[in-house]
Amino acid sequence: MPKVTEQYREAKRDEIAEAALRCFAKKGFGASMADIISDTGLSAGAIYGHFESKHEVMLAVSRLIMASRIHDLEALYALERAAAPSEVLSRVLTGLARDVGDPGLLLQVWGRSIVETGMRSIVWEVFGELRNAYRRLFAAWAAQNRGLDETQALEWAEDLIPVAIGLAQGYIAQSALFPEFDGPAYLASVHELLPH
Amino acid sequence: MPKVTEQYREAKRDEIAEAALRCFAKKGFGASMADIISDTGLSAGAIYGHFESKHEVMLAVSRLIMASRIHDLEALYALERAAAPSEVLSRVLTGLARDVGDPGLLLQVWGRSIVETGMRSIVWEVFGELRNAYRRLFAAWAAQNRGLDETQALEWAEDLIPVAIGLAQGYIAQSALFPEFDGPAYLASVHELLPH
DNA sequence: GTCTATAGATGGATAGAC
DNA sequence: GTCTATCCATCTATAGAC
Repeated sequence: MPKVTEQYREAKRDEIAEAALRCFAKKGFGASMADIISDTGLSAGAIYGHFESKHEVMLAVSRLIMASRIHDLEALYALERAAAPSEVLSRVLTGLARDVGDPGLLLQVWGRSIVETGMRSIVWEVFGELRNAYRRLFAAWAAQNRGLDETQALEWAEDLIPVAIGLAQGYIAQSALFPEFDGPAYLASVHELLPH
Repeated sequence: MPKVTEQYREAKRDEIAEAALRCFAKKGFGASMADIISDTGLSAGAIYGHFESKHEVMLAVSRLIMASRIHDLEALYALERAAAPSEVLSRVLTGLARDVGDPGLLLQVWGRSIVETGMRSIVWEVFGELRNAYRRLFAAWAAQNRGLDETQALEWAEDLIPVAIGLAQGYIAQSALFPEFDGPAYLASVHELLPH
C-alpha cells in the first residue's frame, strides 16, 4: 500500500470537493454532477472513483464549510486575555467571508438539513461543537470580568449562547440575501448589544 | 363572466398552494409535482389548469409564508402605546409558529433565493416591507420613550433594524434546525438585549 | 375543468475499454 | 484511475378524451 497513492487519493478528493463547492455556491445543491465534472475538468468515472454518490459529495462539502468556523473560535480561546462576547462574534463573522467564501452556501446547508437526515447530522454535530466553543469563551470572560465562580460563569454563558448564535445566523443570512448588507455596521450594533 | 367561477378558481389555487406548502415543508422544494398532486387528491391536468408551472407554485407558496409576518407588525402599529423593540420581536416570533407552521420552509426560501431570481425578488420585496414596518414601530417607541424628535428617532430605528432582523432570523433558523430549541428562553434573552 | 396516459428532457450512476 | 458512451429512473409538462 504505497504512501503516495494515499496522498493522491486525498488530494483528488479535496480537488473534487472544492469544485463542487464552487458549483453549489453558484447553483445550490441542485447543481448537477455534469456541472461538477465540468468544473473539475475530470470525467464522470473519475469522480465516482472518489465519491460513492452525489450525496456523498454534498456531505463532504457541507462538513468542509461548517467546520471552518470552529478553528477560529479555538484560536480565540488560546489568547491570554479572555475576549468579550461581542469581540468573539466579530472575529468569527469577519473570518467567515475569508474561509467560506460564499455565505449563501450555509443557507443551502441549513435548508437541506431540514429535509435530509445526513445533512442534519452534520449540522447538529458542528453546532454542538460551536456551542462548546462559545460556552468556554463566554464563561472565561465572565469569570475574568464579572467575578463569577465557575458554575455561575458557565450558567451565564449558557443563557447567552442562543442569542449569540442567533446574531451570527442573522449576519450570515443577511450577508447572503442582501447585496447592500453593511457587515461592519451590523457588528457595531452587536457590540452595543452584547456584553463588552 | 360569472362570479362563482372567479371565486372557485381562487379557492382552488389556495387549495393547491396549501397542499404544496405541506409537501415543501416535508420534502423541501425538491418535492415533486406528483407529491403535490397526490396531496391535493387532484390530477396533473387540474394543477396545470391553475398554475403555469411548478415554479409558479413555489413562488405562490413563498409569498404566502413570507407575507404573513407583515400583518402582525401592522397590527402592532395600531396599538396606542408604542411597543418596545423587544416586545415587537416577541410578538412577531410567537406569531410565526401559528401562521407559518413550519419555520423550516423559510430556510428553504432563503436558500432558494440565493440561486433563483424569482424567489430573490419575493424575498427582497417582503424584507423591504418588514424593514418599513420595523422602522415605524421602533421610531414610534423611541419618540415616546426617549424623547427623540422624528429625524433622530428614525435614525435610531434604522441602526437597530439589522440586528433586530438578525435576531429574528436566528430564532427562525434555530427553531427549524434544533428540536430542543427553547423559544421562550431565546425571547427572554432578546428582552434583556434589546431596548425595553 | 378535470381526468389518464405519455411525451420529452434531465440527470445520477455504471460498463467496459484503456 | 480515468475516459467515453449509455442505461435507466425520475420528473415536468402536455395531448386528447370526457
